[in-house]
Amino acid sequence: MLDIKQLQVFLAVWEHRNISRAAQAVYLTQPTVSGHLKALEEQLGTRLFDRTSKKVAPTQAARVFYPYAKQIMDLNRQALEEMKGFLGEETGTLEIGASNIPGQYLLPPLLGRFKKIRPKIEIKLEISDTRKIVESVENSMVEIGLVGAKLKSPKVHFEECFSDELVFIAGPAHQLSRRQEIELDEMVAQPLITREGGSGTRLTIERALGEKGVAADSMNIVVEMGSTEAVRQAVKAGIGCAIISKRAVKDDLECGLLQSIKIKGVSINRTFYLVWLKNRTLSPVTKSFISFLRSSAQSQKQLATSKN
Amino acid sequence: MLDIKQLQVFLAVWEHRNISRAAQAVYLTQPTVSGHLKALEEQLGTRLFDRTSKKVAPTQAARVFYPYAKQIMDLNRQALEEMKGFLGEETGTLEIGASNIPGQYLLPPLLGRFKKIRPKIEIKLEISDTRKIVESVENSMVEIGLVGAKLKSPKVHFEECFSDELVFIAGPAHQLSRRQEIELDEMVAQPLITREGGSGTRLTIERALGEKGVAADSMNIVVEMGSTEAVRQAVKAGIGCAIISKRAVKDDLECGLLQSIKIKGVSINRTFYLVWLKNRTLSPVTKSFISFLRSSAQSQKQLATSKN
DNA sequence: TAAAAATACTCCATAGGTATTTTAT
DNA sequence: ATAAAATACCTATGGAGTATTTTTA
Repeated sequence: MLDIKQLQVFLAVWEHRNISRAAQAVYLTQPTVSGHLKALEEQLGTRLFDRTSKKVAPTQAARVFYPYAKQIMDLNRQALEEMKGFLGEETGTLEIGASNIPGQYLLPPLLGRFKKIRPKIEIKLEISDTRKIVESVENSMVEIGLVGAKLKSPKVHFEECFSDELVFIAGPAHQLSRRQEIELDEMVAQPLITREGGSGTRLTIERALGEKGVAADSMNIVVEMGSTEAVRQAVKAGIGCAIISKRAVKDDLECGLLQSIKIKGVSINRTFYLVWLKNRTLSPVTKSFISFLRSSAQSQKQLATSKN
Repeated sequence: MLDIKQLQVFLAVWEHRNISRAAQAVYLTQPTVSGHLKALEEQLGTRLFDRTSKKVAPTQAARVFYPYAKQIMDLNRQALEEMKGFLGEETGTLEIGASNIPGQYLLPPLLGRFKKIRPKIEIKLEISDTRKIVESVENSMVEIGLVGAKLKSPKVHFEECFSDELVFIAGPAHQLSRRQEIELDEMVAQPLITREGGSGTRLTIERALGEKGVAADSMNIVVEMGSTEAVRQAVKAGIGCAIISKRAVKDDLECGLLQSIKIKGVSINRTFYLVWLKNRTLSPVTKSFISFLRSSAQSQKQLATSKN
């Protein structure tokens, strides 16, 4: 087994053709350099330099050995530089999984901003349902997840992150679209488009209405859609109303393509959770992204409260 | 500065995904491996493996670091193997300088045989006059020289190696070509082709004849030639006789293209010397070639004495 | 004889070990 | 409860130093 220190000394002597000056160059004393050289020569079983008090001349063996020593020292330096860069969070891969709402509506703009701050990073985004994403986190397929529910899993850690408001919406041609506010009873009577039973959004709605004494089966559900996007399109097409993530319809509300109508005394909120494996060391980029998410969530919350 | 031992440990842990088994693989104890790993992680400023009692999982940092560690360890192994091969005399470059006669007539067949024994070696042969070759040895342009004279130079070491016999030759059409033997006086009377004054061959002839009481200017020199080859061709062309290295005309004598004629009571011998720098470590190939030359010289000498 | 390398020696850091505790499944 | 990693602690090798001697141009 070679010794990197000895290689460094070897290269210094090679370059300076002089042991004392080589010693200065590597911040050692002359006897120490002589010692290292001797040890290396003994290990290799051959003399590397012919030394007199006037000249230090490399032998053929040294010429054979040099390229290896050089390469190893270069790699040594490169490795340390790369690791420093990696820890400086300049580079690396952000592996993140997200359930549908965060993956489609919440993360894209955030990832865009993060990528502007750290242009060299790569992003791997997996979008699936909450259960699958948590599994991906458990199996280390992704480093972190951003999901819509807190599952029971002892291996992973959940942290509340963003909150999402669900709003009641109707198309511009709809009879209710001129109203600012309606009663809960009025809403329940409306033909409703929803996500399928079991989806995070659907569960959130049922729980919120349940708290107000409205049974799940008392809603007038006319269509169940497989995605939030499909629900949005259906509402725009005038098929009915829906309760949907405010983030998913933000643009439509601003342009007037959809109308949101407040339900008296009811606000449906949903929390998204950051998930990661308890015993896993997160890469610097990921840690950095988590801080970024926390501060984003914080500023969004402040924005929301100042609006009210 | 990285530590090769730590890299070895890192790679073992990477491969085994288990610290205790990695320890066995590198013949260390588990705490020692843990220690190395910890030290490496501290130096790099990041965790490399997430360890529990059931699993050892590499972090992203480890994945970044791995290729460097692998390459360095590979180079380490290659370097040691290469040096072993070099010392096993399998490889290397034989840098040899030779003056004209040894370079043209003595070395080529010897180098051919040596190359057959060690096919991987490279040969660098410089042919020039004795003075220049000795200078090349002094300046380390070549490791050894084979020259026709022992010059005064305190830095280099001369060792008698081959001896060369000079013979009196005549073309087949020459009047003397039928004679086995002639008197010295007869020879001196002949029109002679020689190398220029100052050449090693010329000096050898003059010294030998001088010992027999023949002055240098009493010879009947008709042409002076710049090379042994030119002298040989001139004799074959019938311009005159010559005294020439037996090695240079060996083939011609065997084919009858030239005749050698003994001069009664006179034998002109010349010694070639192996030269090398006193304080220089010779490469294994060169050392090996020196032994090869010595044994060749020895067997040639035995052959010569057994012939007489 | 002067400048550089080699040697002798001292000291302390640390690589490696053994014994034990902690941790996580 | 068990298997593996971490920790604590000890020892001895050897890396790095200072002081001195040897070498050679």
